[in-house]
Amino acid sequence: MQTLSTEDYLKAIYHVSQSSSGAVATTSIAKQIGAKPSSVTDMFKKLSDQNLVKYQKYQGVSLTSEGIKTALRIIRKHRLWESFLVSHLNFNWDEVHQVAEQLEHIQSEKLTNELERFLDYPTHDPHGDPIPNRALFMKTYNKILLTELPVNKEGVCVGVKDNSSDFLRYLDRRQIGIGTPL
Amino acid sequence: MQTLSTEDYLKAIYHVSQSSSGAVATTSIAKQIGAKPSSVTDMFKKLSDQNLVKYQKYQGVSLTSEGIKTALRIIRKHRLWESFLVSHLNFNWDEVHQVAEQLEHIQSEKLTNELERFLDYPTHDPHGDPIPNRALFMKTYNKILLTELPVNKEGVCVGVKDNSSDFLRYLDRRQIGIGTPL
DNA sequence: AAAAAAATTTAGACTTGTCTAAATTTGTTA
DNA sequence: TAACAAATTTAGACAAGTCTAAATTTTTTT
Repeated sequence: MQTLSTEDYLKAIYHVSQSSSGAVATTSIAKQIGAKPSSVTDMFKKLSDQNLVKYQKYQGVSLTSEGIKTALRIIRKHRLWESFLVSHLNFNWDEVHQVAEQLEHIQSEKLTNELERFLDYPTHDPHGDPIPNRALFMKTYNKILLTELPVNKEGVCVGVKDNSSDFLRYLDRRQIGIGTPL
Repeated sequence: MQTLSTEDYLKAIYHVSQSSSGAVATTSIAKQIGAKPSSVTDMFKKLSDQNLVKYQKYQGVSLTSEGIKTALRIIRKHRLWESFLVSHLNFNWDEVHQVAEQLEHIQSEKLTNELERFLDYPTHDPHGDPIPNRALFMKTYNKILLTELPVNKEGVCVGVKDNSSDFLRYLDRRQIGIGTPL
């Protein structure tokens, strides 16, 4: 059983490790979490004691398979809740994140699985990010940045990299959403 | 902004004060929360500093109007979530409590109000307890215990006093639910 | 109303997660 | 490769919430 804080760290480590290769540095997690590097070091030790990360002094961390599973369980909940908020509770896709950050920590397998069923087993959240299924498996497909799409070549918007409210509202004004052909 | 712990205490004080008169004793909250009386004393002081309770040494506490409002906001969320779990996520009325204890702490006015709308402004939760509306007002009606209902007199089951899973499952077997004429 | 019992509070300690400041290690550059 | 810069860790402190054990107050009993 994890605390709120350890869950936040595992999720942060997962996300940082996705967007870079090799071990995850103390400083990058400090930035992500909004804590001082010394606090991050302390937490790395605790996570290591629980076998959720592999940690070597001065060398950063990497998630163990148990750590990955825990991170994916949180991400699964986060994205399911975001989907629910948008599809049934009139939230805009730029409003959901803050609330989902809280809801992702609710502990109840039944709740998560029933929510998934209620939403009819969605595969992607409102930002186009894939939702891990019950077995924590998710499909990722080839994505390129719009700036790298050759002129006159076609594509479909499947997600956004920048989740700031400002940018998401800009896309709304331009009527660009998930699934929009470009 | 309250912490998880202060919210739990305010809710406990509210409930105990409903089922008895006068100030709420340290020990009764200790039992309700599952903490030692000395811990409760500490928390009473903190709540008093925030003007959420009136506290006099050795004399117990009573909620201030601000304390009552905070408690009702939590109870509102708790009962809305219980309703949602039963009506849309296939939970039984004896399973909801534990999960609602977590969900009641989620901080988002929009979430609470949209959930209420989505459920079509329910007035009572699955146990028959009234749900405070947005203005924190709730209707309570005359209730008597079934053991006090005169023989041959009719009534309608509007709620249960004992929320233990065992008792709730017993009622299910007897096909007794909210609204059942007795 | 004095003694005994029960309830409550105080004092001091512990845990978790955080911080600052200082020390250490790693990496980078000249 | 020596010196500097950047990253990381250690040491010691703090706040929140809890605990145990001892002291105090209130309540009950005789």
